[in-house]
Amino acid sequence: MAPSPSGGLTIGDLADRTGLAVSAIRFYETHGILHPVRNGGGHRRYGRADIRRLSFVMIAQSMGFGLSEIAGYMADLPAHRAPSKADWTRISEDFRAKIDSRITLLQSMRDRLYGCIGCGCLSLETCALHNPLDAAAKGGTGPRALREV
Amino acid sequence: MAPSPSGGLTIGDLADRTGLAVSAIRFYETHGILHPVRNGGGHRRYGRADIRRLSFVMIAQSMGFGLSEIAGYMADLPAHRAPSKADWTRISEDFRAKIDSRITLLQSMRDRLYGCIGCGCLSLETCALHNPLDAAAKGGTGPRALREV
DNA sequence: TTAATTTCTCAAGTTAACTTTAGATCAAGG
DNA sequence: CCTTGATCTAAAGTTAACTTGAGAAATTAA
Repeated sequence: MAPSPSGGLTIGDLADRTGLAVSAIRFYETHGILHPVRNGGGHRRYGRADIRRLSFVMIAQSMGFGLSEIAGYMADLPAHRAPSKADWTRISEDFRAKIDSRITLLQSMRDRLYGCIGCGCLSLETCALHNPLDAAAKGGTGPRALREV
Repeated sequence: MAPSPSGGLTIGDLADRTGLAVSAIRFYETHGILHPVRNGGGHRRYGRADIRRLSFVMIAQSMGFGLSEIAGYMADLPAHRAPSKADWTRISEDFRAKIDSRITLLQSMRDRLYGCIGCGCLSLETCALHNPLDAAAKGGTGPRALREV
């Protein structure tokens, strides 16, 4: 429970701090989100900055971003050094813009829905909701979600 | 292309009208979202109201609702008669509330993120983002998304 | 030192939301 | 009537994001 003096955090420590499962943390590593070092016995050792990385992942996920997209943002952070305030600010620029457009889209859909559902006109052909749906209608195989927006 | 006089729409017609794949429409049926009747040869026949049903499904999905949740709303609509304005209004009550709380949550997270990422304090332990994350942190197996909010 | 935890790797299972494929049947136009 | 295209069913494949399980090695606590 007491973090090793200079050895960094174990995967269990990190799980406790973030609330994530150990298996999830390993999984994220395979997706390039974390890059822990190994100790003599081959066990992963993390730095404090990794708690922030995972926080960012959880926040971004809850906002509808996919792991691969998130991994893209993480790639702009230094892999083994604690990211500076400037690092976080830099990657948050683009992220912020995407969040805003996502919220805006949701709001406009809600507003249109309010006017549309009530009048019973809900139809792809005539309803004001038609256009935003066009964009959401295409995709390949696999699960769909806000990710596609 | 010309809808049968009184026989209703074929699955292909419905696919053309909604932009959905035929396979998706069949899939939705297995999840209780549509209840088409069958003609003599065993082919599905749909009513005009089913276009609206599917519109609702697409809108709800793009807002982050899962199919089973959506199926719950659909269950409150008459299966074989065209839903009235009152029907749509009724089911939209609860839906509307959930949309609002979802948007509110996203907004508050965005606002906190603005203040938090910039200052570099992004940490589950001290950051103002902590609490909303608690709610998003738990779940079982399978894909995670906004659904859980 | 020994027992109890943790961690390791790798493969396989799970859920959601569909798609793809295969072989058969139905429907519509000429 | 016959050919072309649309549908049918059932089973298996796909992607995302993880979890679960098995067997082995490393750490930690007593």
